[in-house]
Amino acid sequence: MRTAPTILHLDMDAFFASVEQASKPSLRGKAVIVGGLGPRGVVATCSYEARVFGVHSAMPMAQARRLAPNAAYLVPRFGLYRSISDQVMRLLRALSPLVEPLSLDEAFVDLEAGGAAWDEESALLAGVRLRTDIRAVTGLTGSVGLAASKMLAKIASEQAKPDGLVLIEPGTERALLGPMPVRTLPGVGPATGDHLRRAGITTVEEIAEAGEDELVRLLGKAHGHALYAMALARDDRPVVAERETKSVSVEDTYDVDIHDRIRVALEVQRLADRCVRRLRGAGLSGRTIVLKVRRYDFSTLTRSETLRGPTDDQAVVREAAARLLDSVDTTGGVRLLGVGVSGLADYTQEDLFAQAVGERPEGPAEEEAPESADGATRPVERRWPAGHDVLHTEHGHGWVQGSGLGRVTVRFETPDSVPGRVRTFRTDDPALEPADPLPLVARRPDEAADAEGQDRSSA
DNA sequence: TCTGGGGTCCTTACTCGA
DNA sequence: TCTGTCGAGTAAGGACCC
Repeated sequence: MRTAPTILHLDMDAFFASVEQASKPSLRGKAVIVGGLGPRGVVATCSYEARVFGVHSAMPMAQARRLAPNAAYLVPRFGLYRSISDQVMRLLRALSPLVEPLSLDEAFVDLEAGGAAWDEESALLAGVRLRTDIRAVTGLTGSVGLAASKMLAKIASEQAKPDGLVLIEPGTERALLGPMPVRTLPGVGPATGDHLRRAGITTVEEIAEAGEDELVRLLGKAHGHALYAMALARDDRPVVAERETKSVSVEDTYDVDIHDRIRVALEVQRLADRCVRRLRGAGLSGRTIVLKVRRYDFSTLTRSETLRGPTDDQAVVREAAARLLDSVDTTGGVRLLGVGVSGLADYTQEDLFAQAVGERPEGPAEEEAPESADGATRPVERRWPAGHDVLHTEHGHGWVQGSGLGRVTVRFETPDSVPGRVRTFRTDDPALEPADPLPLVARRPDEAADAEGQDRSSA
């Protein structure tokens, strides 16, 4: 185990909400809540201003609306978040080749492997510079934790939030961890936390005192050993740059439970198609098809079937999912359906046949024409999701503040403007069209030219 | 108060072949 | 030939993470 605090954990502060505040001047300093806006949506992220009202991630949106009725409610814009995440990850990779992204807004960096740091002083310097660079490039703040292991670096960045930096000095780890609640340790969620509490264990120190055998008895082999080691601040997991995907899945929660068996079967087909598209997009195929059903009472069950060889064939996945559905009782209605593929490979059984025959069957077109309930195809009705960017021929760039009853309300402002004015239009106003998000930080002319050159070369 | 979506890993139970 | 057992593979569910 290393002794210098050269593992860095970066956690962007309230990432989705901060991006929205940076791109919409009128929301700065206000409660902003990003998540699913349907009747069964949950909060993905909220700004610190919203947390004051008791709103937090994973909270049902209905509850958030009761707590913070005047907050701004927005749907996530993953494309934008991904592009900003890419900028941040590039800054991390400039420090070291060993960068392990955990999500769009979090990553570990092994500073020692990149030669960016070798002791406490150099690690601190790298962390301070990183935070400055992130702010310059994205206009956002991130919190940095530095320690001699991944677990401690993550705990440090948690303590640093928001917009701070914390370094855990080697030798102080156990004293620091001891009084902390068991939930501080990674892998201790509500169930394990409860389990430990019932055994009279509430702090990290008490985990250490309980001893390894007792923990294994309480929590099982893997979890028991791992937790005991963490409580003693022992964690030598390396930073791993490349992780291979183990499964691909898609799922949908429906606004209203589905009772009609035929509709359930149709949804399963749609999900199978979407799953195959994702699978193919990643250049993968898989052997095990998994169907997931959450029933009206929130009970969840999965059914799976393993094929003789890996596939990325739409028809094969559809048929397997349909067979699995046959074994599931959906009486009472279902609230969620999902289809997944695991046991992944980067070739398919059909590939081998195709190589022999010299050709490969073509799948159907990716996107079906939109169909209305009566089965007739109609022109696509324009949708205006809350928070998305728009362009108006006369008023310029803005974003959708809300829509309904044939009207859409737009606030006209850009990341570097003052808070803008609000105007309302008909949803079919030809002067209004969806637009791409603007960069959060205005580029200098030379940077803009550089970026354009890069865009062209990557196109 | 009513619970998303996309993942990973672990545990337990069962089957099957050597 | 019968029986026990061991390990691998499969299936299902649960916990956790962001």
